[in-house]
Amino acid sequence: MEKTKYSLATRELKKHKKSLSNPRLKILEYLCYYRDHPTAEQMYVDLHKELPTLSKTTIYNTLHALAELGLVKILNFEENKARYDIITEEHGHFKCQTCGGIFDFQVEQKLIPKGELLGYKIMERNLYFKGICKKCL
Amino acid sequence: MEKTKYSLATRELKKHKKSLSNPRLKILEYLCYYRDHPTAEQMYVDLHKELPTLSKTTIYNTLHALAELGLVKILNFEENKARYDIITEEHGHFKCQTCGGIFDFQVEQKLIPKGELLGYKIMERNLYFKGICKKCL
DNA sequence: GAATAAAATTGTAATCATTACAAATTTTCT
DNA sequence: AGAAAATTTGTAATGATTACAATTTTATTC
Repeated sequence: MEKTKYSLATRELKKHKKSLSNPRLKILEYLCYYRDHPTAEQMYVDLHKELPTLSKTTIYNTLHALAELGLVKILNFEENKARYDIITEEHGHFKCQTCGGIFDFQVEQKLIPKGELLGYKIMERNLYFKGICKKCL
Repeated sequence: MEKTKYSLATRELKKHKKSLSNPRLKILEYLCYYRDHPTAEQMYVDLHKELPTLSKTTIYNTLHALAELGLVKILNFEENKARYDIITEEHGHFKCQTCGGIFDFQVEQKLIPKGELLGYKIMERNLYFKGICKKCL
């Protein structure tokens, strides 16, 4: 597990008077360890094994709370379900249409658009590619 | 209404042995005229007035068929519902969090990612910004 | 440390966009 | 016109997410 993000997150939670409850810690642990942009359902199925009382609503609540604090990014590029990312630094996502895997990639420069958005306040940038990954080709 | 796209689309439909039925033409007309990235629901409500027999399933069927032919792009960046775009050339979308409007913008160069995606086949690029538009600021 | 207040969690039911599907209608072909 | 194929329609199902009230856990006060 990546220690840095985890301890940053717990510190941030305490700072905002949020308790470090077992569900929250387990969800954070999961996000820090499995960095494969899981869905809420995936987290539920996996975490339910070691924490049988955990409910789906708690997963959603916690993820929203973490997103509120800027500790998690909610990815909305799939047709029906959201994915959750503990890496909040700006980066792109590539989805392989064959294996379904989602890969991160860095972007050259700060995506600056042409004139149209002059005077617009840009608060969030999302870059999402689709195609076939090296392994599947 | 933008004639070019519309006639291109009808030509393309004929080429693929798809009938130019009334629902299809009306949906195309709508997309060409209202280029504000409507949801299926919006199209249903509006088109239902002049074509009362039109069903939602037909809207979905038609939009998928048009997407299949590359005449419509399905935009999946909102949390819960899809939006549909008749402009299929590569461009970015900006969503204003205040008024909810969605604005197109051009991108400087062909979004080329750093090394990570070397050897990956990129088939679709999506760029989506969020913030506050000039008018709302 | 026990009592109380506040926060968090849980399970169930509701919501809402989208899809499945079978019947009815329209279009195309002969 | 008549048969076959394609399209449309309405209703019911699906599935992710949210609403909500009851219960449990955590924090606070004495």
